[in-house]
Amino acid sequence: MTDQDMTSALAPRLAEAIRNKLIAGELKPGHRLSEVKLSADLQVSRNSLREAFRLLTKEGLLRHEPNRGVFVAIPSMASIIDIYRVRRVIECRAVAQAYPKHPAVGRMRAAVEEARSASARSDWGTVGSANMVFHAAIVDLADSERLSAFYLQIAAELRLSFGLLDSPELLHAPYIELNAAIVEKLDAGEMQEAAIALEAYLLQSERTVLAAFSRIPDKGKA
Amino acid sequence: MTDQDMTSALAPRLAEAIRNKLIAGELKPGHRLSEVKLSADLQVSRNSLREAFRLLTKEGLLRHEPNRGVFVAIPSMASIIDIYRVRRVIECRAVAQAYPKHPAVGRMRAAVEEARSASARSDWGTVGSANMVFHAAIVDLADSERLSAFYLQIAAELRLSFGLLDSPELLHAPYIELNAAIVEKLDAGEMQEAAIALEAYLLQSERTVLAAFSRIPDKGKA
DNA sequence: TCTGTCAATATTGTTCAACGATTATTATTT
DNA sequence: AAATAATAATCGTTGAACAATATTGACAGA
Repeated sequence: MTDQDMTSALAPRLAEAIRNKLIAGELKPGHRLSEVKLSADLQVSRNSLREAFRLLTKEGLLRHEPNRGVFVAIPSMASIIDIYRVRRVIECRAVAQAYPKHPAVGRMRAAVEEARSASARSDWGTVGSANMVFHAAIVDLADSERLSAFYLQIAAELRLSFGLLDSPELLHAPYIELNAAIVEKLDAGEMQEAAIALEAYLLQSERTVLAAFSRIPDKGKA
Repeated sequence: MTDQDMTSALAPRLAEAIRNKLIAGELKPGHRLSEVKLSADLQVSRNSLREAFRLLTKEGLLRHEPNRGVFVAIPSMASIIDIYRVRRVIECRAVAQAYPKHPAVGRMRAAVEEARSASARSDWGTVGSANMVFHAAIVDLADSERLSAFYLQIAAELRLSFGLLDSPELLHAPYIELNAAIVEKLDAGEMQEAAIALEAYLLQSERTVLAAFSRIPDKGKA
């Protein structure tokens, strides 16, 4: 068969494929996605593609204008501020009430290790991914599948913003050791201190991202 | 014409209509939704209905089994526990860091008033709705549209569980004055105390709901 | 009577073609 | 050159079609 993986339905797979293109930067913010063109490129029908569009629109990665089509969402300062607000609410609380021996702590430690080794060879893309995994693991400390799923969605949206920025080292490198410090505090059972450190960390990260964002030219253009 | 409101697209309107039927209890958990039957009832095509199904499945209100169809999600103890975990994370933090003069506080106060008057005439349905508004307003204290949208979704899922329960007075009445107390603490600028009270409140509510849930017979049957 | 096999039926998964409605573009007129 | 009308392109929705899968029911054998 020509089919690759019939384990899941077509629409979710399409959504996944498009999502990957989005966070990889292949599709630029503001760009319009033609139904007929994309359905031809991806070898699927318009209906199936539209189902995928609904999913991604609900995730905030695409924007839908009636009778005009879907566009790649244009990250704004407001969206970045909003996303960081969500992160502080969820991540700090998750850390503050964490159980120090929670399995997710192991994943956090592994993510720090991977970020360190990637940093040694200046592979900032991998550093960024490892940071992502680190924070997803933080949310997992809360032991809520709904919260974890929501966070993954928010994180994808944030990565869309990161795609516009051009200084991956500045965005990710400074936080590797801060991550390590949080793991250490968790190990020591100092959850409250870890939460406070994380909050300051996230505030600093937000400022850095916003500053980088304000430096990009012609933002908000089609 | 049968058209009611062309302001928005068809699929979201369909989703809204079905969502209302779900939280109103017209469609019972575990029930299968036939594409052909529902599309005939609602006077829409199968394709449009399927788009609505995707939305509701993503919200957790419907469950999708490949080649078998969509079913009304069956609330479980695990889902209730998960939802309350989300609520504690989001609501308590939102209260703890709230600005006492935030506009949402006014909505909280109004919700308390409405719940009180509805309670006086034993209108427990309205009391439940007012409670819902109260908690949504709490989340609005965090000033994040993503967090507020996520909470509305979680709340709809919780209402699906409430539909299985049969003691609305017990579920809602005891919390009216606790809500009032939280508003008072916020007014007094005692955010930390308000957050602590809210956490205890939510834990108690969770216990009550789980207890009521464990009393219902043949749960998890089609 | 019970059980396993297999065909018949029904439902979902996906595609395609069509048409009205809305928006974008081009051509025409003043 | 500006305003307006005609044209083209795209989306929104529908209905039908076919393949893939699941359910049902009949039937033969133990």
